[in-house]
Amino acid sequence: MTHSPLRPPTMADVARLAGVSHQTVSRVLGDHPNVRDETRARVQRAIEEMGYRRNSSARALATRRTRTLGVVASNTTLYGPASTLFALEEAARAEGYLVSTVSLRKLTVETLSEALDHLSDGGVEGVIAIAPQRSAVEALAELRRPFPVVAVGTGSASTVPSANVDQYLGARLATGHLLAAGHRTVWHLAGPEDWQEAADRVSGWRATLEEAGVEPPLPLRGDWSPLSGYRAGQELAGWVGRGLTAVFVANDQMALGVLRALREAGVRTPQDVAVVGYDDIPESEFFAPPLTTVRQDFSAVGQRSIALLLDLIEGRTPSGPTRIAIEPQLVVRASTYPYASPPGPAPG
Amino acid sequence: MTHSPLRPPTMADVARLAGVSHQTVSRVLGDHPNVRDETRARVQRAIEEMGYRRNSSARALATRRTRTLGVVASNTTLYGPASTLFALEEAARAEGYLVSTVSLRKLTVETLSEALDHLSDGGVEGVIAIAPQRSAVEALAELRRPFPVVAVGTGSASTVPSANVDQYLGARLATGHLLAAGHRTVWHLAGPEDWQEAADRVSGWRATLEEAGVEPPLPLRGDWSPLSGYRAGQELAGWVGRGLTAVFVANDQMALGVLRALREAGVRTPQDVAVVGYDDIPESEFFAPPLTTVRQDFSAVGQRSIALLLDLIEGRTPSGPTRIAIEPQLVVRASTYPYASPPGPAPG
DNA sequence: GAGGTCATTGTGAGCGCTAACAATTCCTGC
DNA sequence: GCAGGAATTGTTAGCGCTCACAATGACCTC
Repeated sequence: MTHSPLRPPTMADVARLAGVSHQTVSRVLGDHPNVRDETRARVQRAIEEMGYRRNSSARALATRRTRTLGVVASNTTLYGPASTLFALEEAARAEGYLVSTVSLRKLTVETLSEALDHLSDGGVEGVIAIAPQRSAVEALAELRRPFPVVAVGTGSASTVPSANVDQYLGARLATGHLLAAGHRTVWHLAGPEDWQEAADRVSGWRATLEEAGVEPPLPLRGDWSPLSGYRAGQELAGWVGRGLTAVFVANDQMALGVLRALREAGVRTPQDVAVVGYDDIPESEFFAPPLTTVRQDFSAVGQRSIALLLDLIEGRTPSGPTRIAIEPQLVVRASTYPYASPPGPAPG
Repeated sequence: MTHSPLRPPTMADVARLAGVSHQTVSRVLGDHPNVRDETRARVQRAIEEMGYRRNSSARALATRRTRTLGVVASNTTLYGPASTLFALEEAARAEGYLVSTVSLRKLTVETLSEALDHLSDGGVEGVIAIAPQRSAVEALAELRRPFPVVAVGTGSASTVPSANVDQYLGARLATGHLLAAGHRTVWHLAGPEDWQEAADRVSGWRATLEEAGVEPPLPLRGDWSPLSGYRAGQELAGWVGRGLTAVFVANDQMALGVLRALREAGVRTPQDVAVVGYDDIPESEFFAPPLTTVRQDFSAVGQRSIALLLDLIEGRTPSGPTRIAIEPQLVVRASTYPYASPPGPAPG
């Protein structure tokens, strides 16, 4: 055995074994240039032998850097937020940072404030807030916080630095696609009013119609769930034959509900009504029929937002804008065009 | 202004303002009993005024406790793992712990080892590993690690302490339900071979059939994705009319693919073939038809596993078994019984 | 009013590391 | 063969907190 099993070995223990000072050990660990090869090797061997690892708390205390970032998320398994979470962690780890997460059942000023306190007590150097609800963004802006915060999923409503997929553009792609296919107008099933991204999608949809000289119908509202989509779908079915031939649904899960309601009402998709979703969840390709939808690059959101946050933490002038927009992409399938995409892996 | 904006205030700063020693401030913060009310109030006021917060690194160094737990997860947005992740964080936070996550694209000995190192460098006191793949459990067992580890999602294969939903029982519920409905036999679309939970579901299915005196057919294999379910569904469709009337699918997403393949083959569900899934993802209720499935209580998994981990960290004798099993629950819908559950919120 | 007890507060020594500087050793070149 | 500089190593002082113990003072008791 190499050392007392009671306490993990310290830098001084390693130094003693290697016959050097603790500072030399520190230099080896910190990859400092001015250490003789022979010495370095001896220290390495001692480290190896004792299974030594630096104590992160002591290091953090001395350097005033914890190399930890916080993430505040809501605890939904919605595809978008969950994907963003993973992308954030991966990007942060690539930069050598640890990520601590707090997931909230609902985002209010109180819960957000508690979450930031919890993270602050954990010593995070900065926080990414996945805050799609407008109220959360407002709360974020008014909270005093001792570290930089970057918001994500806030659509166009960011009063704080942010990285977002351009929802307005995504909605334009979806709506434009339907108009180009010959539909005279496009209905819209929107997400919750409180979500800025939902509002942005409404704006994009409305603007596209207006530019085409079409008076937009009144949008319906859902809550992202398949159930709300199903209910809206029943209502939409009642308008078939009275000018409704195309619907842009604000997410794929609601689109699933719409498809079911239409089918049950004897309405065929896409022959009678074309449907476009949003998100491109893995299941969309297997809906009946496979769903045309808008894909968002969450991985890019993660990387860009982490890069921005690190710039802010380290006091650098951000290398780009502090409100980052990422382009979404339209994925065409059979729900808008009967011969599109037979089931199978995407080509290319 | 209350203090130099350059450095956050320290305990000594607060002490000076309140006219006491730093130790008294520490006592107030630590809710020590022997502090005069008047003093306590004065200190509180000083803390408030300076916006003081304890430095977590210094605290961790002095107490040798970081109050941080690590979680290793794979970066899928699969419903089960993602739900478990949130449940874990919530349970840990309730106990005053911060949670740092590492999400891996694939779980191998190398990636797992790196993840544990990364967390170790972050000073975690223990780790929860969401390790559904058998290889990951094995890797976990052989890695030397300086802190306790509790595995989750490992099915019955836990060589380390663990908390799991009883997959064997879940499969029995599903299979038994189909037999009770009068089906002569039940086919099975299993998950990947490497997943212990998939294997446990196979065992439960097989045992139930054998007890009923039925020779189990050869199970099909999928990879959890809707696409793999679709392909298996096409194969299953070929057996309709030759004894196939019921299928137990190892997760809901594959069941979605199966349903579509059957529908395209002109096979009706549940009249020609009944289908049971597993997981009860939020969408299941809106499949065509709504899916009978097995629900798992991830929140319980989170709470129990965190409690177990904290017992291990604090050197207590665990208050319960170190291999915790949680009961799943069957949810009956129209995919096995044509008049079950009209769409709408679940009753009760 | 001396001695004892208790509640309250202060003091000093680390926790294990890094940063700044001091000391030493090793080369150069002439 | 020795000054001068660079390379290498050691020494010291914190980082901001908690713990153990010492000191103070208030309040009793006889």
